[in-house]
Amino acid sequence: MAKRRRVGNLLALAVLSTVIQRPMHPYEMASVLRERGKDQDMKIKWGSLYTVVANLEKHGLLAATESVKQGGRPERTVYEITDAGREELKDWVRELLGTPEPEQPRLATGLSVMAALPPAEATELLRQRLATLTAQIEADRAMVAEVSKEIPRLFMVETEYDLAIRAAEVTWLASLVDELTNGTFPGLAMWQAYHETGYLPPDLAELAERGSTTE
Amino acid sequence: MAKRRRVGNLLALAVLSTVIQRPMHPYEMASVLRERGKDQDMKIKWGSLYTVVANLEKHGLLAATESVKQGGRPERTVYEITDAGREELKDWVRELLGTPEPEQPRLATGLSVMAALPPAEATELLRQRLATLTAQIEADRAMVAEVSKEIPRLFMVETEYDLAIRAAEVTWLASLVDELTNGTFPGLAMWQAYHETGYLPPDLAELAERGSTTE
DNA sequence: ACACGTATACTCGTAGACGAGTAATCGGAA
DNA sequence: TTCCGATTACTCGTCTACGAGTATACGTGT
Repeated sequence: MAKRRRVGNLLALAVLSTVIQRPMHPYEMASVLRERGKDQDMKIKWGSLYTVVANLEKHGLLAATESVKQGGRPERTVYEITDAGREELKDWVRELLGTPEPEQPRLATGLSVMAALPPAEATELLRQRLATLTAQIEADRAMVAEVSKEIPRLFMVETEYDLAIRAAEVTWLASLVDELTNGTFPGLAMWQAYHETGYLPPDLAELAERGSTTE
Repeated sequence: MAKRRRVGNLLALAVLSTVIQRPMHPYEMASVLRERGKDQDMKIKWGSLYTVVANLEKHGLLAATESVKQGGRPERTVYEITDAGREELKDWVRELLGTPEPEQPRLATGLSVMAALPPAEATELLRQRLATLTAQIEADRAMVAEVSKEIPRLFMVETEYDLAIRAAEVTWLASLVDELTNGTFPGLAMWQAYHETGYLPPDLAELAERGSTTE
């Protein structure tokens, strides 16, 4: 599914959701985003911001209203959202909420090539990650508790979600580390052997070869 | 932290982890990746593949060994991994496993602009997502059970992880949908009112304005 | 024997992402 | 008063990602 957006960068979504409040010039959008704490989960990249705004205008989702030349120097163009822009915003949110897309979290990628490291080292790294993650979650939970006295829950849902997911990662990780530590992880011996001898047991080597029949 | 990689595309990691087995030409790498089921979580993009391989060579992580001109036509260059490449692979895996980086899952983004839709619609979409997701997980679990008869667990860890995370999403989503459905979600009334009248309650409007003090 | 679909093996142009750099303003400290 | 560093507000060029297109070989039904 996942329709191709005319402007695909997620920063564009943030921009749209910001200018829907009132017309703004690009730098102000960035400020508002920052103020809303969006810069946390979405580092604002200056190059992208201006490109994205320009593209949104090109596709009729934003329109330039006025060029204010106030005190300071460079003309600042103020943009407002168009009807098409409002529609795009809604449609995009619909897609994001309604249809799960395959994601590719960095840990998944890491795990998929974990065998490149010897088991002991991999285990140690995962243990480290577990510790860091736990601490971070703790801190973030405290932060949320603090902030949620002022900000209504509706504007914190994504943080809640994030916390829930990370908590799940912790649980899963803890059990994996456990298996690795007490040796119950199946195939540990083979993994170890591979790093000592440099070879896989023949039956596995064959498996790893699959797909190489071409040529 | 997150050191800048000379070749940053995650496809490069997949390539490195593939050529470490034996020298290959690009198309073969893609085949092996596909055979290993990597194309599932990582659509192979042809343009990127060749660019990435070229870049890896440029940075000395891969080296061209021979140009076979066999039967068919275009010269196929076979690449082998270098020592630097092996080091980079390990280092990269270390980083991916050891240090949690802030991610930005699409649902989180969606949730952060959820207020753009009226609550009823948002709820319905989330309900939909929940259904799709549940079904997908069910199917994938069955698939894993099947495949894991042949493939050792070590090569399925990332799928397991993925399943665990998605399961957590289901749990969290279910409880959110619940709150939205039976009206216990705090701020629902205000959210609804905003979509009926087009205005936020004044105290919230003020909150939403924060950061606009510039100018 | 030949036509046609399918798999192989790429190439190239373009749109986009990004970061480092720039330049003006403002508020203090010296 | 002027000098300095921080903040504001952007610009520009590079590097990257990608998808659509291309062209040949291979098999196989008629």
